[in-house]
Amino acid sequence: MLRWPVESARRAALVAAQAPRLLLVEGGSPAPQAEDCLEDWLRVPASEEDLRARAEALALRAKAHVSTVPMLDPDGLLRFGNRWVPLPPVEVRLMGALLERFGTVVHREALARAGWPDGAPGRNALDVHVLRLRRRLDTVDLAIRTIRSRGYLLERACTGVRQVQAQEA
Amino acid sequence: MLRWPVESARRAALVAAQAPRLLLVEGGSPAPQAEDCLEDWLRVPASEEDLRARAEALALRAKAHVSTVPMLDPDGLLRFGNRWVPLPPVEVRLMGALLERFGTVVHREALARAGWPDGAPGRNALDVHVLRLRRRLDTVDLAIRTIRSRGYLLERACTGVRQVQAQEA
DNA sequence: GTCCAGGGTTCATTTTTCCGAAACACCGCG
DNA sequence: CGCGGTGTTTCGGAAAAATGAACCCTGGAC
Repeated sequence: MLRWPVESARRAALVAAQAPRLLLVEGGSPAPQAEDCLEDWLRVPASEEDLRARAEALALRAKAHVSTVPMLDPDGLLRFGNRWVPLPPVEVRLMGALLERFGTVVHREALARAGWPDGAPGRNALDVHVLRLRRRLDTVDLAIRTIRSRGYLLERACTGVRQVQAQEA
Repeated sequence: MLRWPVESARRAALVAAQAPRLLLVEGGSPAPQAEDCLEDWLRVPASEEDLRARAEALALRAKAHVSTVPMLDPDGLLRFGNRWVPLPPVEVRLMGALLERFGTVVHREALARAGWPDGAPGRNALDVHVLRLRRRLDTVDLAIRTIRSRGYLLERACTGVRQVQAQEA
């Protein structure tokens, strides 16, 4: 819970940390633009009741989300659900990029830049690392899907429907 | 967007339909308890600005969670409901044209131009791609209907039992 | 210094996907 | 019946990605 817009720096930090935020909007400041489901705001002064209602709702949402969004420990541990895997440096960086855009496409080049901020290695170094990353991700119930000629996408390993292969004679 | 608590029945319906809801809380009614990320609330009277801000934020969140209207991700992902399929380039273009006129007829001619802006390849390349597109679409509960000698029409695949055509003039 | 282990990178090969073409099966209408 | 407009299958070439294995670092142990 923080004041807005005075504590905007803190807000940015929380955004990065994927922590829930309740902004207390002061004065006539314009309403902040939320970037994810983990943010809500409220114009102060407000009733104690409303404040509590929003805080609780936010906490609930956060709980629902945290379990569904994997997170990357600064020490290179990828946690998801109740499991985790250690990742080597390059793969940490790749994973970071994928997590930033969890559920959406990350272009090959973007991923390559994330993995090797200064200078590209061989063309398919990326492929190899994606392969290794995939293997590790099996452990924690995540999957990297490839979107041909576009990039990759991280999502929870879909144990459900998809991937029905046609079995013929 | 609905009034609260007077329209609570409507709210329930929207919850069931997984549609985003913005509750305008009237009088001293207690703040409603949101059950998911698709709901927000606001005490009226409120400034036009705040209302818009919340509505927009909610729309954004809704888009991130479920898309009620099929939408084409700039990266070639077709999202609908909570599912998605990657589409290859040609099919992205075809889909774009169909989505622009979702629910209405797109002439063969127009579709071909959309798919191949500079010159169509073979005569039945379109047929083949429509077929392929159809196959992919049943994954996400959409369907392309043929209007003989007129064109094609995109709609949700009604798997259930309803045959409401012939309604239009 | 040498040796070793573990990641990181590249190479070569296999597998998957895309896309157009041709051939054929259909289906409703005049 | 024949015909035009569609639907479906199959084929081959090209391109992208996956994969396995070899190779090359670097840093610590001895």
